[in-house]
Amino acid sequence: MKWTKSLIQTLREDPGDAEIDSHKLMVRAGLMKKLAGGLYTYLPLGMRALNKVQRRVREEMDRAGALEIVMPILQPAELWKTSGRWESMGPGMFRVKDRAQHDYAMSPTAEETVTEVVKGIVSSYRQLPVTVYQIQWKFRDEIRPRFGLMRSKEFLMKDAYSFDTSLEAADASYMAMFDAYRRVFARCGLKAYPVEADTGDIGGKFSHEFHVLADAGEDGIAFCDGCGYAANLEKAERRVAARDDAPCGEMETVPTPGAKTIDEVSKFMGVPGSAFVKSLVYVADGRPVMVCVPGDRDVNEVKLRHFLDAKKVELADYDTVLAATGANAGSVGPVGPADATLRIVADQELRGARGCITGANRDDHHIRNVDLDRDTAIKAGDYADLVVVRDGDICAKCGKPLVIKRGIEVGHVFKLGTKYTDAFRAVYKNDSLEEKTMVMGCYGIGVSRTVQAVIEQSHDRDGIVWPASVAPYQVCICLLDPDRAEVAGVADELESALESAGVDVIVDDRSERPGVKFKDADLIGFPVRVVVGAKGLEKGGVEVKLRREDKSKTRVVPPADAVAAITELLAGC
RNA sequence: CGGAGCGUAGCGCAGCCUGGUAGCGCGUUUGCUUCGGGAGCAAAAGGCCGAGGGUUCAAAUCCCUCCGCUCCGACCA
Repeated sequence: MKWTKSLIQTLREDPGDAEIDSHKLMVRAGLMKKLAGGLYTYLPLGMRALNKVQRRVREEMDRAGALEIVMPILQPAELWKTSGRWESMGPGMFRVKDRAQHDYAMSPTAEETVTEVVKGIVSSYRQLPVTVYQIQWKFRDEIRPRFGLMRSKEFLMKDAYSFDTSLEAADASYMAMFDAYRRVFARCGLKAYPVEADTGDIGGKFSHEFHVLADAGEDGIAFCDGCGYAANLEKAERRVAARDDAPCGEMETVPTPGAKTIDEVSKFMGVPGSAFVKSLVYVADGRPVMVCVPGDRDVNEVKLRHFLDAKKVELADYDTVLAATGANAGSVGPVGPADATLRIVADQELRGARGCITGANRDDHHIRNVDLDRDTAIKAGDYADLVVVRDGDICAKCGKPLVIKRGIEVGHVFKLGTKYTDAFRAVYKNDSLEEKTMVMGCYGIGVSRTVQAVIEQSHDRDGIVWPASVAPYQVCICLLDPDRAEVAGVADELESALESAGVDVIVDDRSERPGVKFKDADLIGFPVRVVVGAKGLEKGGVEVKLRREDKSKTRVVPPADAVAAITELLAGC
């Protein structure tokens, strides 16, 4: 491929609307171009990188025995109503109508569709297990698309679905995908960590996310150096020591005029935030619940939802808070709430807490010397792990301190169970002619996001540093004297030889000065750069340099040996 | 959905406060000179200043409405 025919546009300046390095670089290097918020056109270079990642994914899916299919993007609403997700997906799903006013979803994922498809084909245990996958565009009406491909309204996803005869058999399918994911990311040159995760709206009981560590990541992950435990902050658990608080005196109500937040009351009373019991009113599936956590802790709404076995929990609005407690937000507490039926739940760390400070359920008043057992309606069964872990918390598994890092979620594997196969009555006959429900797993990789994650993880001041396995071109030949036939001839011969050897190569045949070509080659980040110029040829050869190495490591090789030297170098990156 | 900021040439921006014939840099085109880490000079093309309405003799500039984009928030009471 010749540069002058390849529609490459590089920019000297960062785009005005990009925040993180990988997004800036994708635009500057001419990989993609924004069409509208959360919507991007993949330009030839970006498309090649996207195709390379897809190729790595296909190779590993196929190796794992998964079968490639492709399902429609437009999916009839009836399928989504069968699973209940037509409602539960809410405004996050794009919906369209055809001319007959029939509703369709623009597929945000495809559990419903694949279950419908597979149940129509599989009827016997002899056909199981089976895992199918597709690489298909997905649509999600994100609240806030951002960071380029990290969170966009339209993205390329590899989604796989396994069907098994039993939970035990499904474990094997899950592990096969788990292992395949490790290989996919490794082959994309990524360090991706599997971490325990919540299952969210997809359903199911057990899941791992694969994360690429990056400061720009949207997710917090807790790691334990001691035992290797790794979990998304939504899921991560900690160990708390049993407390042994000294008995405290009688409760005492104190005025706290104008102080609402823990921070304000803490300053006003001259007591650290950890001495407070923070009380928040949530609404769980329509019913208010008071949630108490240590004053310096944050509620983990995912844990809360699971503990309450609720479909949805959200912070109550001000009117609900007033109705439930008799006080406005800022002065509520677990002590004698106005509504005696109000359920109160508390974080495990508060079990046995004495001498703490809570809101008084009376505007601008707090109570000190509260003994949670003695003075509140919190029952023994209402203590649970309800907070977000933080740096330094104690690992629930081994007792060593946890470290919090940020990650980009590039893959997610779920054990689904029978949520969808029950809803769709996807059954098979076993060897006793009994009808049994198939057991599912589902497995996603954000293909387009993975492209950006590679860049986020692998770049420097000058630009992208592609791993050879996903680089748009593995080799860039910088032709320095394109007007001199003998020099151009060497470049052309090398190009053909490399192509014959199966190497993706582009020749920068522009009539630009060398500096421009070097800068662009570094910006786009081709793993290997070959300089073919009159000067080098006089010295006896072409110059071969790795993107990731300093130019002092440049090798000069005779044109005849170049292909061998380059393929050897590529094998190492 | 709430708050803030921004929409001016392909890209990055100035001009707006204080209304008076639209500018700079990059990129593009042509010519000459250069030529190993984003060259210099000269010339040129390219814009209903996001859209609509209003005020005014006159609007990129002031006012209103809408649209789009970016950031923060969507909760710690």
